[in-house]
Formats: sequence, C-alpha cells, structure tokens
Amino acid sequence: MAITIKDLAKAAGVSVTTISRVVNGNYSGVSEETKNRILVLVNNMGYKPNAIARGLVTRRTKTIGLIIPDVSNEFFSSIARGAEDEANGREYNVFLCNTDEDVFKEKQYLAALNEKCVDGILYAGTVKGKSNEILNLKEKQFPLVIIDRQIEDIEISGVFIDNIEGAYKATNYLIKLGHSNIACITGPLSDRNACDRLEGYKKALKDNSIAYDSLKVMEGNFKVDGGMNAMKELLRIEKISAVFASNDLMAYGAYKIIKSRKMHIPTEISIIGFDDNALSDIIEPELTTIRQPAYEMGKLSARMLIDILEKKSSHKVITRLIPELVIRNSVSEKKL
Amino acid sequence: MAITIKDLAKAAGVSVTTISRVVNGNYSGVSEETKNRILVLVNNMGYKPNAIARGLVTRRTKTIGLIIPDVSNEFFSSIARGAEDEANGREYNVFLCNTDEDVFKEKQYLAALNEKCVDGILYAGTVKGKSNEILNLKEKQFPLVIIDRQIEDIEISGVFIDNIEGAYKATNYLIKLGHSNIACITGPLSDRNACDRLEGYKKALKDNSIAYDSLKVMEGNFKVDGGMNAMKELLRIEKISAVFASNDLMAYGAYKIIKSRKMHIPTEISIIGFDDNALSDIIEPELTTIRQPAYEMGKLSARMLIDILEKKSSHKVITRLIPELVIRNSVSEKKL
DNA sequence: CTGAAAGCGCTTACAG
DNA sequence: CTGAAAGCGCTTACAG
Repeated sequence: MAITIKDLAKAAGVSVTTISRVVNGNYSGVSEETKNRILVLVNNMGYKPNAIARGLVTRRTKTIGLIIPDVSNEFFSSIARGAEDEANGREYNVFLCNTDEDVFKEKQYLAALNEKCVDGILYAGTVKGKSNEILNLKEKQFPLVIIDRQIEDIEISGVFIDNIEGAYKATNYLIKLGHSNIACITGPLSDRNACDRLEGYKKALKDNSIAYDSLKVMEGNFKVDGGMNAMKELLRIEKISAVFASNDLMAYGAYKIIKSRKMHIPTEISIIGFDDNALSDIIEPELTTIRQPAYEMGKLSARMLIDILEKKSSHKVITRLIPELVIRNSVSEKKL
Repeated sequence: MAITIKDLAKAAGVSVTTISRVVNGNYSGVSEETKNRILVLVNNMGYKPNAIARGLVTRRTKTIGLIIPDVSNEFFSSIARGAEDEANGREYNVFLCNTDEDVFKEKQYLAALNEKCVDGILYAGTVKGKSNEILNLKEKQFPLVIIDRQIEDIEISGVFIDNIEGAYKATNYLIKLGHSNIACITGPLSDRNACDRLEGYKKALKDNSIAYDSLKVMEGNFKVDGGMNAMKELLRIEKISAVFASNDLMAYGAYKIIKSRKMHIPTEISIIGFDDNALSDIIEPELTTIRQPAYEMGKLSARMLIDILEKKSSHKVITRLIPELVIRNSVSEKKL
C-alpha cells in the first residue's frame, strides 16, 4: 500500500488539510515550522499524492489526448514527439491514440478520453468531413486544438502548414531555374492538403505566365507506389523536364521509375518533393524538398492547448506555419 | 456538467448500487425489467461512467505507461504502434513517455506514472546499467514488461530480439554466397544489443572456419555518419568483399561512401544491414537486411503486460523473437 | 432482487 | 495558523 495523506497527517500530528496545503505549495496559511516539519516527512516517507484522487476533486487530470492517424508514420511520430515534449515540460501526460483514419475507431477513442477525463485533446483527425463528436466537443467548449487537418467552416484553434505556399515555393524554384514543362504528382484529391498543394503549383505557374496543362498532373496516393505509377504515365509526355511530387514518398517512387529507365536525376529530369523525410538526405541524389516542421507543429499545438487549459489564452488562434525550401541535389538548371 | 450515476439513479427511481451493477454488466442480482429500463436510460441520457472515480475505488485505471527513448525513431514508433493497438483492443490506454535515454527524465516519468496510478509499465529503458526505480518496481511486484533492452541479472518478463541469431543469419548468408573477407560495422559496444550482433558475426565466422580479424571490425554509432566513417576506414582493407552493418542506418552510410568512390553494389562490394527500415526497399540497390519485428514486439509486450494485469498469466516469461533475413539486391555472389 | 452506508485519497469552503 | 466536515463519482461488502 502506498502511503496516503492520512498516514502523513498522523505521523506529523496535523490535519490532512494542512498536509494538503504544503504538498500543494500553498504555504500562505502554514507556519514556517510546521511547513518544514511536513516537508521533511514527505521526503522521508516518500509520500506521493495520488493524482487520481486529486483529479476527482479538482476535475483536472493533467492529461491530454493525442489523436493521430498512425504514430508509425514519420510525420505523425514527429508531431507526437513534439507534443509530448511540450506536455512533459508542463507536467502533463499524453494518451496516444491511433485512428488509422477510421471514423469508428476515432469515435471510440473520443469516448475513452472523455471517460478518462482528459483535460483537452490534440486532434489530427480523419480527412473526410467533420465528425459530429468534434462538433459536439466544440459546442461544449471542450479544449481542443486541431493539427494539420483543417476542418472546413468551423472555428477551432489549430496549427497548420501553409500547403499552398509550400507548393508555390517548390514550383517557383523549378521555374526560376528555367523549367517550364513541370509535372505535378498530387496526393489523393479527396484530401484538403493535397488540393492545397495542387493549388500552390497552379498559382506559381500562373504568376509566371506558364499555361496550366492538366495532362501534366497525375493523382497519386502519397505513397511510393503511387509515385511510381504517376511517373510512368508522366514519362510518356516527353516535354517534361521537372516534377513536383506532393510528398517525398511519391518522389522516391518517381526516382525508382526514372532510374529504371536509366535517366539521370537531375540533369535529365529534376525532382522536388514535399515533407523532408529522414530518408531524403540519404537517398541519391539527395532530394530537394519542402520541409514540413512536424515536430514544431506538435510542440506548438500542445502549447496552445495547455495555454488554454491554464487560462493563459482564451481566444481562438490559428497558426499557419510556412514550410521552407531545402535545396539538395535533385534539381538542376534547365539546359536550353 | 456531465451526468452522473446519481442523476441516473434519480431518473430511474433506483439506488446507485443498482445502476452501478447494470452499467458494469453485473446483471446477476437485477431483474430483467429494471435492467432493461436502466439500459435504455443509460443510452438516452448518454451516461458515461467517470473512469477516474471508478479507478479511485477499484485501484485499476486501465492505463499503462510506455517508456521508450524516442517515438520519432522508426523502430520505437513501430513498437509504440503495436503496443497501442493491443492495448486499445483490450480497452486500455497508453501514456507515451520519451526518455531520450536520459536517466533523469526516465525517473521523472516513472514518478508521474506512479502518481497517475497506471496499472503497469512497458519499458524500453536506458541502455546503461539498471535503474534503481526499475529494481524497486520489480521488488514491489509492480507489473512490468521489458522491451528490447534486456537488463542483466534480473528476472522480469520481457520481449527481445535474438540479436546473436540475427547477426549470425546475416553473416552466414554472406559466407554461403562465397564471401570470406567480411567486415563488420558494429553499433556502440556499450550497448548490449550491439555486442550481441558482433557476437553473432563472430560465431558465423567460426562455424565456417573463417579466421576472425579484428581489423575488419569497426565500431559505429548506429547512425548514418558512423556508417560513413567506418566504411571509409574499411575501404583501406582491400580484401573486403562484403560488409555486415549492424543496422540499416549505418548501411546507408556505407552506401554513400561506396557510391562516392564509384564502386558498384553489390558486384564490387556486398552490403547487408539489420532492422529493415521503411527506407531499405526504396534506396538503390534495395538493401538486403535482417528484419526486426518491431510492431510485433510492441504488440506482444502489451499482451504480456495486460495478461499479467488480468491474471491470465503470472509466471515470468521471456519471449525471444528470431529476426528474419530479407533478401533484396545489395548482396551478390562472390566472384572467384 | 434491491439499497443504505462506508470508503477510495484527495481538496476546499468554512469556522475558529 | 489550523482543522472538521463535506464532497468529487464511483464500487463493494453487508443486510434485508
């Protein structure tokens, strides 16, 4: 049996009230003498307050839930790490929840987190539509911060990437190096982020007076095989000199196909990605890409949430991070 | 305010005891009629038991802690995923804890998990030495399962990889293809797992009557740059035809150096890794390696822990998984 | 089949 | 400066 506040009160010859006060650093109404006496006793007896009991009365558990599709996906594991680091530094713990973008699983997690009385939730949810559960939580003013996947028409604090801007940077970089026949491998267009990246690509084209050609756009799936399939199709369009892949995995797929055709990257064809996976500076040639600051997103979102919990912030805030261009060796100047 | 068992009792016109019984599926002493009446009420009013209050009295929180060095490391994120999947299926939640192998951080997490009354802990701890906290927990019979990093001289249930066997398989594969001048890039030899892999390499050599030559063994750091440095050194030994890198990251480092020297993999030099990272079948040539079943390790360890918690298992059990050879394109027969 | 009561380990008005 | 008491939302003997 762990030792409780009662044991301590008995040992110190004071009431549990007094113990509670000093354990919580609430020394205002406690004499220096008793305070010190209790403090050494706490230390000697190894007293640790029971957070469950405390949570029951304070209604704060110092626990938050993190809902993501899959921790074993590099992007989300970085988010998880960032969120956990921030939470830990503020003495919160985080429940890890993997939904696989499955609405039913997500619903179950939300219910479990509710029963376990988490103080707030960090939510990178299913892509399609808005869940009623989330709308309900917002309705109830439950502390919530959205990560990466914006929910249309609903005002909740969140931290997002400016995907349009990132894609714009990628495409514009290609254009500035003389490319004009630039293909785009998109993510699945049911995904808002994928659409935004396509939009950024189009915008860069337009701003540089390059005609948009839908034949040069192939829809992928954000995975290696999708990149391979798209690249195969694209290679039929002989004029292409560069491709913007909407994520690094698809860029790797494109690499595979290009290498198998004995074409050289970047001299014969330039590739730029999006994400900056750990692998991207290992693969040859090292991939020029747009870095998504996943760790920072996780950290920031946790900071926003805990600030709300601790009343350091109350108004809704949307943070939009600007991804940056990372220049490596997969893009070269277009030879005239 | 969420609705409580009292509200429900009032609404149903029964005692909280009866509500408690049906909510917990303990129908034995409840009439069919009241049971059904309560069940529809639970549903209509959306009653959800407060797990915190329940935990306080039952002393079971249906929560476990997962202590790992870093979720953003692919190996551990797969473990985390496996553990979480198993836990979720059994209606447990998991607290994520990243220690960065920092003993102090670990200590703090252990204290926090204790205060939050987790039912058990999954522990992939700091490599060096044994922590007093863990010894204490074992002493107290606190439910504990060790993952991946065996603690010497202490009997606790755990799931491990047979690193010796894995390294043996890798080296033996090289030998069977005619290689006899095989280098080894090890992990840091302060790490038990790194030592085991070196031992497996030596054992394979011995079993095939190949003399062990310490000049062909370079100590790395389990990272890309360590693989690069080691490979640079090894290339001075002209006789080498193959190298066993103790993990995939160092194999990638070796690739970098070999490619920069314009040597061909595998015809001029064969490489085999250990881990089977996501990148290993993307990089060119695709890396032949030893697969560590990280997801399964996580899943199994959670299963062991929860079995202990639910009294389905009581004796200590050590599970040792045998890693398997994954043949791809980075190893070729030695030309005579 | 059902309920009154005690209790889990805390915190928090309130009183002195 | 200190403490008695109520209460957080449950479960669990115990009694009937």
